[in-house]
Order: sequence, then C-alpha cells, then structure tokens
Amino acid sequence: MNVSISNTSEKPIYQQLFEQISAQILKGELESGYCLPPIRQAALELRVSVITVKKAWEELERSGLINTVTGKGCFVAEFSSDEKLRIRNDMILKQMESDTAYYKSFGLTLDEVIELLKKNY
Amino acid sequence: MNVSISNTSEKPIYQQLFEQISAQILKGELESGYCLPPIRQAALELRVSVITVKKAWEELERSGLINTVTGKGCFVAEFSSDEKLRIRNDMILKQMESDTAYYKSFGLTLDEVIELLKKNY
DNA sequence: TACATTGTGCATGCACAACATACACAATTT
DNA sequence: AAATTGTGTATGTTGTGCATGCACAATGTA
Repeated sequence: MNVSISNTSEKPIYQQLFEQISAQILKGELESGYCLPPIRQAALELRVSVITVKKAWEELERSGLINTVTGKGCFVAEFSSDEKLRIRNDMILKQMESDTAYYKSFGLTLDEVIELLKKNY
Repeated sequence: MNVSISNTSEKPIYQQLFEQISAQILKGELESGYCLPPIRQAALELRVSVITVKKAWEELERSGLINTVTGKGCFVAEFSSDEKLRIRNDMILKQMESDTAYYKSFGLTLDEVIELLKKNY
C-alpha cells in the first residue's frame, strides 16, 4: 500500500485511491494475483472509513482491474501486457479529451499547448 | 450570450458558465465595458435558475473579469492585453498542473504525452 | 462447531448544487 | 415626489454525492 491521499484535494478520496491503485496495477508495480490489503487495514492505515476504501475497490472491480472474493480478499486481475497497455491508454485518452477541450476553449493551438507542457512537465 | 451548457456533464452548471464566459472575455470576444445579459434573461435563455447564473457571475467578479453594479448590470472589466494574457495563462497553467500530475502518475514521459496530444488535438 | 477475518448492506450526517420565491436597490416614468 | 420597471441579492427548500459507523453474510482455520 504505497498511496498518499490529500484531504484538501478537490478530488474525492475514493477517486484518489482508485487512480493511484489503477496506475500501480497498469504500470506493473502490482502483479497479477497480488492480494490488496483488507479494506479495514487500508482504512486504518489511511485514516479513512472502511466504506471509502470499499468504494475505491468497487471502482477497480468495475474497471476489471481486480477480482473481489467475499471472505478472502481482493486480487489483482490477470491480463496480458497488451491488455494492460490498452486499458492504460483508454484511461489516459479519456482524461486527455476533457483536458484538450478546456485548452481549446481558450483558443490555444496545439503548438502553444506543447510549448507550455515542455516548460512544466 | 453564446454559451452551451450540458446537464449531463460532471461539471457544475455554474462552472461551465464561468469557464465559457471567462474564455470569451480573455479571447477578446467580449470587449471591455460590454454589458452581460441580465441574470434573469440569461437564466430564461439557458433554462436554469437565476441563482445558478448569479453564482457564475460571482466567480467572474471574484476573478476580476467583470464589475457588477446593482441596478445597472454586469460589465466586462477594463484591462490591458498583457493583463488579459497573464490571467489566461494563469488559468491554463493551473489546469495543466493537475493534468500533468495525472499523466505522470501513469508513468508517461513528456514525449508520450506530446505524441498523444498530436493525435487527438 | 467455534472463532477470527474478509467483504457487504443499511441508515445517518454533512456539504454543495440547483431551484422557486421574495426582497432591496437604482433608474426611469408619471 | 411617487409609482413602475429593471437590476442584482438574500432566504428557505429539495435533491445528490461524499464520508462515516455499525451490524450482517461469507470464507477460512483451529
């Protein structure tokens, strides 16, 4: 469990959790079959409610990233590297769509965006 | 009033309004001194509540983009092109910071991000 | 079976978005 | 001046989503 949550962030806690665990799975930091910590333990560790953790785990389940077994635990799903890459790109593209919409609304060109990115990445 | 709002968007209506009007002012589409439509008329036109419009106008006021005069109306503030550009860049940079944080969390390099941008902008 | 550990379901509190309505102030008309 | 119209403002209500605690069900182990 290598995650850090911010209570001041505008993003809901469960979403921060979901995003960080997702990234770790898709980057390969958490291997297939790995058992996530029990929601109670995670909740204790992160100082949030069990339900908040559960909600994040639910999102992971719905995205097909983990398999939940009542009474046993939550395990990172099995999928190929290709599949992993596809899911990662889907997530990133979905995010990028809304990002670019914002930039476009201010009249930015592609080159301007790239210029700003180079300065701030 | 050339704005379009989506009731299904995850973003609050007042924020959609704020972002679109902001962009129009900073792009120069709405000139200094221009009088925004009365909140009642805008509300009627957009089929939302007066209060939703007011909230968006309040954000504009707080950002220094308009001046509100009770009984008269809301007017686009006076500022130089330089100032306009500065505000625009501030808004975009603030957004880009959180965007890039997301990309980085998935382990994307700057080049990968630029590649994706070129494909989808 | 008995018990501990795991995830699940339900009811609550709180904050915020959106709404309808009524109010207060300024400009105009009479 | 007083009344009317047009403007933004304030109050109170409703619905939705985040976060919570506690009791329940399913699984594994002694």
